[in-house]
Amino acid sequence: MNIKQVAKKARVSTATVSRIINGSSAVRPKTAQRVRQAIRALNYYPNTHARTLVSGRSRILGLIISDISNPFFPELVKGFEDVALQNNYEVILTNTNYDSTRMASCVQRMLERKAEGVAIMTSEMNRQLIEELSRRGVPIVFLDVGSVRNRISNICVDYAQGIHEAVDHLCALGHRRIGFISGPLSLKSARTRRSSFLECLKQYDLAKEDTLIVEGNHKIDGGELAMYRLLQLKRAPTAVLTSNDLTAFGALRAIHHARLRVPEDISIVGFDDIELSQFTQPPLTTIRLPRTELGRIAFDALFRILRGDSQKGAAYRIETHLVVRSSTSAAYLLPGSQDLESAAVRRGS
Amino acid sequence: MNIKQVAKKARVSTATVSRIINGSSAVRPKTAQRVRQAIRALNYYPNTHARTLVSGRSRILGLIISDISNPFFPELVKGFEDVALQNNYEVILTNTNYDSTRMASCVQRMLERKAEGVAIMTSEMNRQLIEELSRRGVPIVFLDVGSVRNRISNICVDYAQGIHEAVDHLCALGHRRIGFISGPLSLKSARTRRSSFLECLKQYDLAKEDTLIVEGNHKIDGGELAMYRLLQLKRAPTAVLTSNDLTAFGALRAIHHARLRVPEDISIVGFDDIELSQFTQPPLTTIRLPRTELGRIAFDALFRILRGDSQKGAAYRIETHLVVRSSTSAAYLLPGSQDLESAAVRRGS
DNA sequence: CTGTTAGCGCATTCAT
DNA sequence: ATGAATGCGCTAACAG
Repeated sequence: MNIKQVAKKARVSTATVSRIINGSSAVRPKTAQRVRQAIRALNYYPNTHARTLVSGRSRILGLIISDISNPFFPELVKGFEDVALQNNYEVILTNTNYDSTRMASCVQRMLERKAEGVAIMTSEMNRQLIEELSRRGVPIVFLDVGSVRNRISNICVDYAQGIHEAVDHLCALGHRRIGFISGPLSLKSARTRRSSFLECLKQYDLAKEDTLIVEGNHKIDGGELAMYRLLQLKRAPTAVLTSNDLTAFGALRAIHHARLRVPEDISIVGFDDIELSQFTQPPLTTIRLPRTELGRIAFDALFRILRGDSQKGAAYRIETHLVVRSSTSAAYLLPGSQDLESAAVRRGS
Repeated sequence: MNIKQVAKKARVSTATVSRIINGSSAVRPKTAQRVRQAIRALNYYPNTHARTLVSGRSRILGLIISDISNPFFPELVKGFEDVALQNNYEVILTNTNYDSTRMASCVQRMLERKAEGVAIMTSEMNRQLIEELSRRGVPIVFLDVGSVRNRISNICVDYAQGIHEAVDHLCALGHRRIGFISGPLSLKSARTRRSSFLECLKQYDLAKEDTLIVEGNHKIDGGELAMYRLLQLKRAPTAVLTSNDLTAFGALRAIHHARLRVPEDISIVGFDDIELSQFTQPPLTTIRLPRTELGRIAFDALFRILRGDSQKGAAYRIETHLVVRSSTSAAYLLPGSQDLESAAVRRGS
């Protein structure tokens, strides 16, 4: 079941069979017909490894993420794979598990498998190996981190836009004490979200009470813990923005445990808009980061270079926007019961 | 940066370099030393495609799933990949999107990339291509569907065990009207869960009211719809088992919308124990299906054949067990308010 | 339009 | 213990 057998059966040379398969040059219709029949009859398909070896083109793209069980990634992966497949690329997916040692092995594997391009959608880094990729001319696209260079592109998420919309929304609702649960501050993207938030606060002249910012870990438990801390403040926030949806889920949980209600007592805004945030109790107002599109853009960034449109990487931008659901409402603590504790007492809990 | 350059630098033949890399036969320590130095100095690593071509071994395993954004799969994928990586296999992950046409393309890609084994963790099928795999001697492992044959293994989930435990639990709590929201009945695994449930009902002599079974779709919206239907019954169930956790999430949502409470008014049991089910309101009692382990077993099933331990496929079993959290409690509707409507009214809603 | 030829990078004989 | 030679399946360059 190789190209020789097909050639023999179709009474042509292997070169002609190759031409048919690749459409690389014109073949007489009659001959082509015969070859195609032989291919079908023998159920032949080419050996990709041999093709790669001789052509130098693997038709493989690498996609490096942190952890597929983090709900941020599946849609990104899908977006990337779908469009890669449509363009006849196979994708090798690797997880760093947030570990830079493992990141190194991910890149190494890309090198070994001769990936033609690599999308690095995580913040773990290994300068040396990435240099190695770059040196071999492999196009790379980063998310948020990374500078645009030769064959290196970057997708920049506009966190500020969505956060701006969220703070606008909250202020319009009358909130003045707005808290923020950040992600791990070791992450650049988490720091960006946090400083965007601070920026907004300044614009509304709300920037005095900086104790309303607590660090979480982008997971549910971290959000819960952080929210507990916020609730213990003498003057707790009436609304809280979170650095991602899982954090918001945790915050929701803490608030329920404290026998307070969302949004009546506290408004909550998430970030990312993962699918499940439509289904929390109450449905979560959140900032949508279109992850399927993110995946598509990552592919496009690579593909543009691979097609040879340009040698230079490009800077891509992806917008974020507020999606209003039911976890936010007007701040209406009654005068005389300004604090959350009495709100809970009022409700007899 | 190929084997020749290494050979030249180490002043040996390519064969010797190959021997070092593969440990295929003894080499004089001194020579070996020199070769290793050359390898390091040149930052050399072998071309996997060339190796595959000449050795016939790709060190690639295929993993076919339905949809990575279905929360059932990420952990399975992780389990499979982790152990595959440990054994120096790369994995090609493909999504069928629940579409059998696409399933065909998945298998085709496995064939083209010369996967040494394929784990088919979905129920879409393409007999012909799978025959093709089988004919080429590629080991296969199925989940639930598929019979054990030469080089074909099967992992059988013991749905009955977990469901049994759940019904026991509910009955011990005093429930007598137990409902069930199934998955799409076109799925064999969904039918299995449903019939296990019916079996249990019989054992408890509760099998008369078969209207307490409604079909869902294994997604949140389906669970919600199904639960609404259950709630409209004159004699609604006091407890409901669901075919998976997303269905349970939907049921929770419907119950909240109806201003009823879980577990006071209705107990809910999920299936799968996806991570988020710990964080629902209230935390979901569910039947745990250990998906990381499932992934590991799938790899082992393939690996056992690849190692040549045996030519025959094997039947694997994976257990499911109840995890009690807070969405189940004793059935304690007051006498005189036997129905849910009055329960809601009682609470002033 | 089609066939012949020469490798792609490597593992594996078969010699020595 | 090591080297020379062969070919895995295919594409590309060159001839015709």
